[in-house]
Amino acid sequence: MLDIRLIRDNIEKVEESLRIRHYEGDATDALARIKDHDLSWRKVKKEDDELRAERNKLGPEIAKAKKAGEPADDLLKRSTEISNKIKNLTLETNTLEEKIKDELLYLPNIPDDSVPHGKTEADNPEIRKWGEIKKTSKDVLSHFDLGQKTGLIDHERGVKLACHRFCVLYGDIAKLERALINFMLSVQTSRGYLEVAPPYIVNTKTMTGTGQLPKFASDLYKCDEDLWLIPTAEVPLTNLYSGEVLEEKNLPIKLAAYTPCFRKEAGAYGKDIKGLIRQHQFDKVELVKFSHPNTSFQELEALTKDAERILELLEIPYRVIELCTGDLGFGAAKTYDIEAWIPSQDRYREISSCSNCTDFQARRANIKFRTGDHLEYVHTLNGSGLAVGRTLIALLENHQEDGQILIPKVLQDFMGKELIDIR
RNA sequence: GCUGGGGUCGCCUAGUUCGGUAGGGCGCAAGGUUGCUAACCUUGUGCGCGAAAGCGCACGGGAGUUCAAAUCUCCCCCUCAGCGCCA
Repeated sequence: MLDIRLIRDNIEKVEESLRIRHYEGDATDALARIKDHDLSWRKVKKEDDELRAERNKLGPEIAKAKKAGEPADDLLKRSTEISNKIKNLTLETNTLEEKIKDELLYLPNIPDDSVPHGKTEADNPEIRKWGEIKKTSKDVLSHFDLGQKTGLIDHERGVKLACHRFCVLYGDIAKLERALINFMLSVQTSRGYLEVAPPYIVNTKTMTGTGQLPKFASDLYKCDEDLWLIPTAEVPLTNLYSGEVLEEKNLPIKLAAYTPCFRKEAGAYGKDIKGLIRQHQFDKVELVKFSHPNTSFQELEALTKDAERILELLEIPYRVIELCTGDLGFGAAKTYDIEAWIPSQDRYREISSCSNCTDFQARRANIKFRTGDHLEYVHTLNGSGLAVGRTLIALLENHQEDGQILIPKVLQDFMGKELIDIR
């Protein structure tokens, strides 16, 4: 959520940020409505406050008169009059406050000044590359074909049990998935992230805190009046400290969690239909940081590096791109995507997205820290470290050699073997 | 699900019987003082409006009664304990 004061004092900056995001809809109208409501709110609120001040003065006078047995009819009459007016004014301010908040919840974060301008993902600049590409579509069996051939990835029964975009894994591939989760968590916890096992179902307030709601309800699975399946562990992790005040000396706080993630993938019809690239349910190890505002952009660099390290240890070639203003997610002020080389597709595919959400989520979820004698919003960051299913794909394809999958050294202890036979 | 206890500032707590300015302690911050690793004093320490002085709001949430609600009434939420059910 944006600070209403920013809209009040510098609406041009907010308008400009929406423009460079190529933000859809009548955002400028929304801003005008907010500014209008805010102006009315301040006017009505002032009147309300003044009346309340008068009533507060009358209170003790009435009490005094009654105690002394003196008549207080005039005072009572005036007080009644004021109370009636206050009732109406309060109704008015509450309505305006609600309207303002409703509008604010739909506005995205302001991109950081360093973010490159652009319209679509085609405008995302490449920041760096790592690893040598050794396999292309000519050299390998795609993970889909490999799954079919070995019978270890079962899309048909996934569809039977649930619906399209679900699958069942068996044997060594199921185990490889589990090994990857354990490996990722061990690496991240050894680097100062606290492992967390959070709920996979959260309430509406929690979903609103990180920005999934109210705008993106159609992307989420709802399971009850007020409960939703998480689309990422970012949601429970970031909201872990909602409504709390953190100690400045404890910052940054670094959390890591493995969870399944559930996404409707609305609007992705026809995309990535074959295989494990885009499932309704997938596993992910997520990294979240609560940072001092002064250092959050350095923390973003470090967080991205922490995610990259996993691919380096697994010897999977990747590149890092930066999202341009038009491609930036709703809550993010700056985002790096890490893309792993997928041989069967002859291209890099997103495997992690690392963002600094600045105070956008902290304001929604009310997460502050004490510094000196006052409170300030923290900055929140999140990034995948990594998406497990896509890592599995990258591994199955990049490490395919003569009908075998060679398990990278760092993973062998977790996997309990050095290779998987797929002939 | 049932019965009972509880929810007041970052933490702890007073106030609720009997309606009338929400007080204290700890922690933290700034300043001051003192002859010693410490103590003490003053001020500040939730949110909003305002240039400021100041004013208002805030006692889990909402509604009601009242001139006036932390306090009385009703509904809801959370939590703890016991019971029931249960992997």
